[in-house]
Amino acid sequence: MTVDQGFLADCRARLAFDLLANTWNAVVIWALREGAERPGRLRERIGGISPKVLTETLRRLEFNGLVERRVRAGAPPRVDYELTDLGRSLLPPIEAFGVWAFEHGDEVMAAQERGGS
Amino acid sequence: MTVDQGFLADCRARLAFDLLANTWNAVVIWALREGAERPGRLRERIGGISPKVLTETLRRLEFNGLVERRVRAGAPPRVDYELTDLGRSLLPPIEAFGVWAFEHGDEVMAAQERGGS
DNA sequence: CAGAATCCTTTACGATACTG
DNA sequence: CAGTATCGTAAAGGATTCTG
Repeated sequence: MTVDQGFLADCRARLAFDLLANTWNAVVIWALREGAERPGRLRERIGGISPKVLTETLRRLEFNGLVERRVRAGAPPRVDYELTDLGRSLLPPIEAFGVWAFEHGDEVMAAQERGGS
Repeated sequence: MTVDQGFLADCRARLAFDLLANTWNAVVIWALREGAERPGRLRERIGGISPKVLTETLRRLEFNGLVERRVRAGAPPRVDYELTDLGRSLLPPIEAFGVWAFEHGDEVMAAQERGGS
């Protein structure tokens, strides 16, 4: 399919951009790419995210239908989060950015150095 | 190339996500995909962006080496912005999201409706 | 028309402490 | 360990006005 001139006018395109328009959404989706995870392990894998912000992010992703929350009753709380089919469909575009970062990240950092001097 | 487990730990990956971690960066890059544009026309094409925010966004993109600002002296101010090679290299990943939005945008909106009820 | 200046509101994000 | 509550900061975004 071709993305044409009406691209910016289409609210769905904006919607997709909005899904990535914060620091953590894409990171958390990516951290869930291999399957369900418990919050604690997610925090370990991601690093630098506070419990509160992780919860907020997961709630936001859940609200958008990208993540599913599952609770299994028990003495130690058992909660995990898993990507929905919709969430999984977002992995290839996200990976495209990861690949781009590996290829061009140093150029961006070089530009930032120049601008900061 | 393969994006491996170290993905999240790599600061370049975070850097790439940060480039999209705001409402307008991706939108403006996309609006510049066909070549240099003057700010006025950019605002028309994008819609819903104030002059101030557009300027801020362009400065940010310039700082990151994605956009180049060119001024040509004259009575009526002649300024335009153009993607650098680095900026252009970001178009395919961005388009991947656009395509995703066309294919799955309605699913996201449906999920939001359910969550909002 | 470019864009800087000002003012304002909202929200993301972070740190910490507390509850079940 | 999950997750909420609270507090605080920083930044994004919007509206408006003014200048070259």
